[in-house]
Amino acid sequence: MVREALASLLGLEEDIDVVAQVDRGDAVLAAAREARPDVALLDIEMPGLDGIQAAAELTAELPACAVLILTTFGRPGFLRRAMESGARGFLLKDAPAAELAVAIRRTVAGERVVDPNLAAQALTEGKGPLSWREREVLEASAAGSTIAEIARSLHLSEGTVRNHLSAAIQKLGTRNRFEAAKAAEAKGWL
Amino acid sequence: MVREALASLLGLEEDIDVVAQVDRGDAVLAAAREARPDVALLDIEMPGLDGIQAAAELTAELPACAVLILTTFGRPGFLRRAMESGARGFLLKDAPAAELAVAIRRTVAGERVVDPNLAAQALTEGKGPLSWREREVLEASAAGSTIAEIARSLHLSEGTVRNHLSAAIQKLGTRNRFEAAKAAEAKGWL
DNA sequence: AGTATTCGGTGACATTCGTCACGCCGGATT
DNA sequence: AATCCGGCGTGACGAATGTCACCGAATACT
Repeated sequence: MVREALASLLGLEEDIDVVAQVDRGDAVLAAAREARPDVALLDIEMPGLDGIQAAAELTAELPACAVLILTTFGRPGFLRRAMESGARGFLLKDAPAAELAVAIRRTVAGERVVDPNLAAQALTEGKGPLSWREREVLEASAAGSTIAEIARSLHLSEGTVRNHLSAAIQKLGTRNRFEAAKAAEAKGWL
Repeated sequence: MVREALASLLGLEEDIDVVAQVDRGDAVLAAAREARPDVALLDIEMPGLDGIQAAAELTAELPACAVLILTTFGRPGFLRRAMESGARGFLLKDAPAAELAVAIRRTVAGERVVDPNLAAQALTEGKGPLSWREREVLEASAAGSTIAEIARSLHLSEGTVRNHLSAAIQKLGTRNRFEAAKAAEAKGWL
């Protein structure tokens, strides 16, 4: 519904045509090949394939198509990953609606459009202090798995898993792994 | 942005006028007193006051104003609580956009508008098997609190808290309280 | 009345979890 | 080359957690 509403809103603009809409990340590339848009407007949370991966596919195959991410959550990690995937802009859904058309025009013109507030936050927080293994175990913890399960799924000893978790917990200043997982997710470090 | 997009979409309809928009739950009542709408279209997740509480306020003070909830997550508990708060309709954001105007018209006409699929699910799952204390401790667990903290905040013994949690864990078929909290939240039993 | 069931509450016990001290390895610093 | 890291891995130990058996009170069933 949101997508349709935004599409018809954009359709009212003189200089913007909505040439395709899809509801799944893994349908983006095919639709873009067909419709050859100047800009692709992508959400991050989508079934099938997330918007960041879809952006990577798009820029790899159709470099002429700029990617503008429009998403609900302004987590710094999202912004960073989106930019690494080749997105040209990053806009939050709680921006005023008038921003959207403006952002699209600027994206087509080759500018990079990013909420400056969010960009500053992403830069200060950096890539996060977690090592690779720590991210892995935290991600598994977030699902509610027990330590033994995590150990098996990663082919590690239980003690090792506890150790990585302990490190992550201390780095994030939390009391247990679930709180740590929540904190990491909130900062986009997952 | 989403609200503005939906508003301008609805403004295109001949028989619908958007008379007010607010971005906070605790601003709903005042705006409604001012604008006297026939229908209030509310999201559930809002800053200040959630849409269900706002619906309760509205129906208490302005019974002439029907409430239609429009939300992202179709958790059965949400539907149940919305109906208990006096909402006349409950619509999901992933319904087609054309549904929205139709739903509004039917709501004004006095009908109750509910996704039948979702209604069936809410009926089968019922109110959930959790007792009140169990809900309380689960809710506290979801935030990542330790058991001692929960015990203090509820003025209970730690053993008691463990016991309620254990009951909830078994009822939900999970291995620890965090998994249980996630499961309960997913089913809208929180 | 009597009884059965459910919920809230407590403490004892075994398991799981988080922390610590330590060893190993590869890369950067000197 | 020697040294110093930082990440990865293991096991041991105390604390937090989940399970159990049990009790009292309120409610429903006969």
